[in-house]
Amino acid sequence: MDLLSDLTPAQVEAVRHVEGPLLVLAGAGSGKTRVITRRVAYLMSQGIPAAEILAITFTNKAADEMRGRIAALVTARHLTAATFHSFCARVLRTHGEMLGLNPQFAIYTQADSKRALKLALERLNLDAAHWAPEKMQSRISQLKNKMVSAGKYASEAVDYAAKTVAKIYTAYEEILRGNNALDFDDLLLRVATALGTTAEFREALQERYRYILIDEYQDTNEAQYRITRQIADKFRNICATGDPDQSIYGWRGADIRNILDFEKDFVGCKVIRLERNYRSTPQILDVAGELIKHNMKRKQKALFTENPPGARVRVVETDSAEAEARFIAEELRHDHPDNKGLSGVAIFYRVNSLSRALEDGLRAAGVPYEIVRGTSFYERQEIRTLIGYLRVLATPEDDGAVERIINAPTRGIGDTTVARLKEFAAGRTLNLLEACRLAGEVEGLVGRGAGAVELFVKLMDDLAALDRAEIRPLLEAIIAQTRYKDYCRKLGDDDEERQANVDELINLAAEFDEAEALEGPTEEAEVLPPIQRFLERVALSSDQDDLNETSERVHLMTLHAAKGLEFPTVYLVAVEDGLLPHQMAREENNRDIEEERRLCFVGLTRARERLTLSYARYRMHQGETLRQGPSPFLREIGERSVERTSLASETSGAAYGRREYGRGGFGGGGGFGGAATRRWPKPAAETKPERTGDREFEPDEEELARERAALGARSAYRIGQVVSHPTYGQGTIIDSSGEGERARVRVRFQNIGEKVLAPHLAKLKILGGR
DNA sequence: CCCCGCGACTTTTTT
DNA sequence: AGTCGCGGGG
Repeated sequence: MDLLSDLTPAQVEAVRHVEGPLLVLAGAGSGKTRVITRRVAYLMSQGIPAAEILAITFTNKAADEMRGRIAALVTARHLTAATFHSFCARVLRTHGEMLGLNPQFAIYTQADSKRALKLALERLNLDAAHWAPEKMQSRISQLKNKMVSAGKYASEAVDYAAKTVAKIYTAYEEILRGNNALDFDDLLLRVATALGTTAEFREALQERYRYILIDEYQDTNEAQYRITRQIADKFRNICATGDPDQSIYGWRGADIRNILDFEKDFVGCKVIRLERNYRSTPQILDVAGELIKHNMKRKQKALFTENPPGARVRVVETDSAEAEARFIAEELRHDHPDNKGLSGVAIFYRVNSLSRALEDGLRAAGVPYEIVRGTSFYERQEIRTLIGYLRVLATPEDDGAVERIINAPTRGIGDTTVARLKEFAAGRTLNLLEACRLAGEVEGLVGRGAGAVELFVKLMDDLAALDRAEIRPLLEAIIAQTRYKDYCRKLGDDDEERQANVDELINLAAEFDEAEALEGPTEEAEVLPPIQRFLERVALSSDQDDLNETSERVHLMTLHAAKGLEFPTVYLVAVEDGLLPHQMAREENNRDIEEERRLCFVGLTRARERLTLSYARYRMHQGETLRQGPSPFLREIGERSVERTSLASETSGAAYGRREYGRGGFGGGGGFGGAATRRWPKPAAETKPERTGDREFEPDEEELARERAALGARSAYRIGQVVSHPTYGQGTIIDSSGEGERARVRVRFQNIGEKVLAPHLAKLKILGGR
């Protein structure tokens, strides 16, 4: 098979570069993935053993895909394709002993480490309200990303606050060590550090991985950068690919300078630019280009395409988040009557919370959808508990996991009993499970409590005796022996959904078992039993990893999760000032605004043919309806390839850019800073969110009327008016009576039938009719 | 020990 | 608006 025939000259050049450093600056949609996979295949075709090639991707899914695509070209059994995190986990498992690390370590997710932090605060007698675990978590994460250890930080801490943080950091590290656990940052940090300190380790990796490819290099952080440089130091066969315009992880320590300075770091490196876009219409590219032009700190680059012209990019104004969702849902219902082609549609948003209104709207219109959000699945209570059992089986000394399952399902081991057990364990330097075994000796533990603990130990011993070769039977045994289904029922609320989640986990386990059986023994399998490997997969799974491309569903995801994907049809919602750019970014500085702009750019350039940007005039946030202004980005994209329409209740479509912009105040200088434009609450409590009807400028009558209509409150309801309800959908008023709070309207809904509603309570919106 | 109800907090993005 | 954690009553 010819690996080069269907490539452009620039792509061929990148694929055929074998020895020495190479930087591929690949614009959005320029065929980068193709170049990377072809290049790996090409290296192998030149006689380079697959085992010497390390390909770092941004998601596990990308790694799997790469392996699949390469396997279609050449046999690639021993190729290492992984994310930085899973690569580091693997390396630490295989070389752990060399580094004085127990290779059976557990990997702590965000939620796990948050719990560890709470425990640390408890131990230090610090108030969790003042030393917020989330804040501490991000602080410690930042430090680890900059490779500052607890000891080093403690030695440099001067003031009280820093000293306290140092104490928390130290206590947190102790807890992790006690549980034989590493957090996400540790995985990188340990490898980066060990490469510097342990020559044997460094040389082993250098010799093993002589050819390195790193994708999405613009989003590497300090630790990742050091890992890269140290492994590549000897043979210098490193190929970095990326696009500075798509750097969107600065907030978690990614340093765009890594890619900008690549040429300095690897002197004599070859630079190849891929600027021709094969993905999008000229209109979409024009809009994206106009937007990104506004970033000051940027390498000049112009994407171009020879794709045929398509539709203009739409900018749509609506009254509310619900109206926005309804507009999209109805359009999709119309465009895809048999759901055919829906998997080619994606809806992007800046923050997760925005998905709710969309979900409601899609559900009401009967449009199937799927939220791409891998981590939250594993955060579900019923899943975490089940995973907890696996964790204890894998690592009995993981006290956190033991505590999670010791009374789930409830078996009569309450907080008091657990506290006694913990105290007992601490006194004798035992772990929690060992303490449970000695329940009879624990002070104050008698009768019922001791008996319950005994039963728990018996259960765990029974489970521990089971065959561990496959995960699925193990999970099923746990579910059976703990009467897990009853437990799910007792958790209340959405019993069916919990059950479905549990079934989904069993499916994932079955898939895992199957893949294991197919792949046969791998290097890692020698170090790590299946349970641990399954847990590792779970812990390091990313948002995109369970993206299902085959079923006909609309995909909903955050802009961050959209990275690296493409869809024929894209909707980007809530393009509003304060959401995109996000308020958090604008408060800070220009650098963050540029990252928001890049984030928007990433979203726009995912679209192949049809792109729609929408914003709402009002949006509910934490129970309050806020008046929204359109994003300044909507102005920056220019007019040439744009079509602006309004679905708002009154003729405010034309007013877009007049009143909203004019009064809003970001006309001047095209920048930020007009105080009156800020309509999103500040994170801190110092500023009350600005409510509707409590604005800083006097609205005129006409506008007030519009607002009332949009909010649906205090308005006169007349028979014949068409209204919309967030859950019941659309309907027509057939009767009305009373006034003020005693007002009632009878509405005939399209699907549900008739309902009597109180307008001041029900969130009715007037759509029209009379 | 379990359950229920209230209040605090949330939401920027994630490996 | 929804979730989680805590405290009081059963």
